[in-house]
Amino acid sequence: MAAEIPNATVKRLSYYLRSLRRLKDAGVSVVSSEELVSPLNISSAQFRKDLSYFGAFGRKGVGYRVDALIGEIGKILGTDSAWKVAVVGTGRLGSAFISYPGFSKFNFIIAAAFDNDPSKTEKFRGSVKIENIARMKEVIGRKKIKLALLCVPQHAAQKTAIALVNCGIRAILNFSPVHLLLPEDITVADVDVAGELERLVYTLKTSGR
Amino acid sequence: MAAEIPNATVKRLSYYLRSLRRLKDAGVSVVSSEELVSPLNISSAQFRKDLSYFGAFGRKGVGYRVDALIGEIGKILGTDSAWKVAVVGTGRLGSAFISYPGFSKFNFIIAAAFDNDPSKTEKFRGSVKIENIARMKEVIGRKKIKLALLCVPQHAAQKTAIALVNCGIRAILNFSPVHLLLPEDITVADVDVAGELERLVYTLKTSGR
DNA sequence: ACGTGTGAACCGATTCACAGCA
DNA sequence: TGCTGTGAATCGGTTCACACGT
Repeated sequence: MAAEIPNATVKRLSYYLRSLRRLKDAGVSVVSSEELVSPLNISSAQFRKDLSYFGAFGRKGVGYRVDALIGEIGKILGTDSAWKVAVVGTGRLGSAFISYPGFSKFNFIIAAAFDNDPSKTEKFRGSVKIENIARMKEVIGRKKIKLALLCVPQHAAQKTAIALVNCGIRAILNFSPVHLLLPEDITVADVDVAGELERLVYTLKTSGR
Repeated sequence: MAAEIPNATVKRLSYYLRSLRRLKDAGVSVVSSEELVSPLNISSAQFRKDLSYFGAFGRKGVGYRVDALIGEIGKILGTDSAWKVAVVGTGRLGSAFISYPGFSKFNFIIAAAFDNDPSKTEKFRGSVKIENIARMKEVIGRKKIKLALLCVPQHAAQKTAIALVNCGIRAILNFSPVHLLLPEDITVADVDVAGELERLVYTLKTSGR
């Protein structure tokens, strides 16, 4: 029943949620599909089709209640309740996420951080204590963390990812430019900055100049 | 002529390139499509079709010369020559990119960095001098930089993006969770960490558990 | 009259299957 | 025989267009 929902639809739900929050902050209480998504270069039909996979949330002839729809999309994504996240690797990139204040708005909490460098561990970065990687199993297990940001150097990525899975992590956001080989039931998303740059160069080179 | 190439194909070219480089480092000189892409969960037919948009690079009954194909894909993407990149916003995230040694492998050079905080500017971070944002036009123009990593806080993203375009930047990699409104001919790619996390949660919630 | 919700039509990307060459 | 390159078939996602409820 839920399997046939396009990946792209789920991605767009995030965008919708963000736009809705901005409208809410601006004091808007009702929007039409057209008003909501035209600034995102998405068609109103696409928006309505996306929502239709999950139910009917608008009122015909009227539009959508901003507040209610924020709640509904949050419920769909599962981010209506808070999720704990572990940061693994506290180099500059990992540190950036530990200190990023924006996650809480999305209901994500950096609940643990790990490094294998003893000169970095046992210190607090904000309210998060950097633990030695040897303590991963204990801490992740105790705090029941399911999500991890993998920010270790490339050469350690695969090995660390396996260790995370063994600690109970179910989904990994991977920032290293390697394809992780993990069990089928583990979800991996890659954030590939160099790859994005390559794509930008390709577009520059072909269209425009 | 180049317009009908799927976006997804270009994305995969990056992956192929990465795998080929790893094979080269391992001393492999010839691979079949199957050997190359099966660890990436991509079908060999997909790989061959992707390449066929650009030409015929293999030998029937044999496979592909690793070295030659690395060169060909680099030429296709445009990353066979080096590209200068500007980092805008030198908070933790921007700093992470300035110090990231991995870009050079992909032929990207951090050629400039900017911040609006006078306490950060006029200092060197590695070999890169942090310039005041007021000097963007001069520096970007002089160095002919076309690519920018936008790492400023959310509230400054749109305004800074416009400024970048006015300085001659043609493509922006946007790390803030806002949709940038820019002229048609400017290429934007979004790296949306919170959105990726939302997607991971959705997958966890629906499949797994 | 207005804007949603949705089956049907369309379009583009992936997969299939095989001809062709080493 | 083995593996590439590619038209044809298939699959899935987007867009269209309109019935329906307010």
